[in-house]
Amino acid sequence: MGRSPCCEKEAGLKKGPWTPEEDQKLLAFIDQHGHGCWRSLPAKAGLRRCGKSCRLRWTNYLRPDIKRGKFTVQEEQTIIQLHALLGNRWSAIATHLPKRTDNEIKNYWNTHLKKRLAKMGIDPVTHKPRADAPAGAAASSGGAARYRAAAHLSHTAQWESARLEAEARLAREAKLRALASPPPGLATAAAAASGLESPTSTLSFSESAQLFAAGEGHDDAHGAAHAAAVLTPRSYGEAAAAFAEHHRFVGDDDGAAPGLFLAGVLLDCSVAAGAEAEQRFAAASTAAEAGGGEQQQQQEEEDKGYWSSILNMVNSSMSSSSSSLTSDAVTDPAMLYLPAAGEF
DNA sequence: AAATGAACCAACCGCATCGAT
DNA sequence: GATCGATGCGGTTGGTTCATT
Repeated sequence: MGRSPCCEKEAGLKKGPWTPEEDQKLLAFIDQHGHGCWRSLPAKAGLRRCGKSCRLRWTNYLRPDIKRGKFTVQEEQTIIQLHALLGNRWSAIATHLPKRTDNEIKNYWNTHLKKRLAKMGIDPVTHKPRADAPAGAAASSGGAARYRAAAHLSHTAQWESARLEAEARLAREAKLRALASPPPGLATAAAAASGLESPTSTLSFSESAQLFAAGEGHDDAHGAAHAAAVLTPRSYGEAAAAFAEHHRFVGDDDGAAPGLFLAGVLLDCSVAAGAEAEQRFAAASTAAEAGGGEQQQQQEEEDKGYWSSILNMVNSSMSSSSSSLTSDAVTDPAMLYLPAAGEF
């Protein structure tokens, strides 16, 4: 892979904060022509900036659909939960926080949420209790060492299980969307023309439309097969079968709304983190074989609680457009990592 | 009011990835 | 399959603002 020449190295290009005049030029140009090719945009728009800088300014600041200001409690909870699920994949997280940019979320995480979790004795990276957590924190209830020992397997199992759930639901979503969407060409053109696709989205509306339209007219089984074929390596299918046997706790058999949103979240994981997941699954399988049955059972219970909390949160945010997470959602950040009450 | 440190956030940097050739 | 150009992404930096002494 050849690396692109760094456009910033070009002579005479301005760096640093944008002036209102520059903003105005960029806005006016994009309003009139769309951004098109970022590299050629600055010259066309009369800006002495590199295309990268223009794109960033537009994406993080000038876009009309950006919400600025304080994060709500609901948004905070969503970020924390999604971070537990996705890690530092800010663009994927931003996809599920309408009107917030990945940069803003990242900044907010680094300046607020990370510190807050750390204060509570939670490792902001793993979302588990820290080994050196102060007395009174969840980890101190007698099972910290054991918990740590199980943490890796637990995390792997959670990740993989949720991915399977996502794939199954994706197939159903395909059917629903295919019925509800306009023809793919029209949808794509409309979305492109309106300029409403989120630049931070890892799966844009038009891509989704095309993907889902491809499954039109198929039943769920075909849809699932199609989704799996498109989104996952073949080995995932084998992994899916094994894990479906191992982890069945969501219990949503006929595939109604719950989980749809999470499917979208996890879709990103499936595509982008495929290789990693494969490794994790292999590790999980090995560990599961080696581990005792009782401990494994206990772990499954923890998984249930863990994912139920996330599913509750995510689904409740989906079911009401105003993101009324407070009712069913996890309000205690400890729920992010806590096993079932009294486990340890 | 001035000095200092902490907090915040826009922007930069460089690597990863994708599509075209 | 290799290479190249363009864009996306996440980590980091540095300037500005706010709070405290």
